[in-house]
Amino acid sequence: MSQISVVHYNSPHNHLNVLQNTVTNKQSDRQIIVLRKPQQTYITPETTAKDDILIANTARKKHKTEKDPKPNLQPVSVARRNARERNRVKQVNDGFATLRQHIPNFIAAAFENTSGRGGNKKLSKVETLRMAVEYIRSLEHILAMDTDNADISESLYRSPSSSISPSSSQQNATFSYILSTEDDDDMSSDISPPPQQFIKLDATNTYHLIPNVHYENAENLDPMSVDEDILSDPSLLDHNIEFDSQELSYLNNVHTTASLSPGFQSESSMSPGSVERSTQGYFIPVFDSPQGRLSPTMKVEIKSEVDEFPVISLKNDDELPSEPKCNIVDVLHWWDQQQNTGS
DNA sequence: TAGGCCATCTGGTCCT
DNA sequence: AGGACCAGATGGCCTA
Repeated sequence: MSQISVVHYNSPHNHLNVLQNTVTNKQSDRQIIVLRKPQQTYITPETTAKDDILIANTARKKHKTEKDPKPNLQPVSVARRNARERNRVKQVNDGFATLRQHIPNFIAAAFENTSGRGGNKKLSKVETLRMAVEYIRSLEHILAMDTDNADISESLYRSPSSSISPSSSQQNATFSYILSTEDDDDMSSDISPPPQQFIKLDATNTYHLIPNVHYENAENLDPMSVDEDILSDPSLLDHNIEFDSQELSYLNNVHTTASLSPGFQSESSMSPGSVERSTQGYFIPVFDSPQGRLSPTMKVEIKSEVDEFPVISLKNDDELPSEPKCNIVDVLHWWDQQQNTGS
């Protein structure tokens, strides 16, 4: 033991040995004085080198606000140990900060909607760990589909600069390729404008283009705040779906019966680029970011009658557009150019 | 004002 | 002996 605790009742007449932590207990009106046994060499302004003074100056935060201007006298070894501990904790915090950056905005936003904490609050350490676990689970969910569904073996979310080909070991791979204008791969970054998505057919080099849609009133369609009962009534939702005039013209021309409706997000399905299968076909979340943060999330239903969708057949993955395409018209123009140059 | 979160200090343990 | 790591105690700050 290097400390002795002394309960001192209302007569602080001898403070000569008080080195640290004088605490007043208001309820019992007594002072608790902590004395320290004499130890080794203590840092004083007269005897310490510059580095040691720096160590001494990094002492406890509370001393900054203490009225007592007395320097925090510590043995050199204790000061160094405290400094090491501070550095260690800083490394832990840096790790948390890095982990925090890798949690996608939509997961953090989902947390903000349910935590009761302020919207601008960063995730706490505990929350960061929980969100990271949740995110990892969602990724594992995607991977699990590899084994659960032989025809949906991989789902990837990647930037245009990344490699396009799925793992060569994957047979009959179906995956969504998202053309995003984001240069980095930080998934916490906002995704704007909406990425264009393709889905690759099994064991082919055929990609199906998935049209983008836009919501007029995106704020009211936050996927975490939409009532499932409302979603069950399409009439309440259709007016929120607005096609670009060119897109609408295109969709009319191809007589598509694409069903576009906002999807309700469960925690297990909040993964960009993930592919879900239903009795009607595949669902792929399409992420829109009209106001700098991720919302709303829509699921685009791909009917089994694939001929109703534009089919872009590529001989190999390298033929995907090198530049991001932000809307269906650009993609079609690009495709037309490909056709013309190829013929 | 209570509770949550955090930084800091510190004692203890294990390892090199 | 010293470094890394952990856990408990403590006090500051902030918010409901």
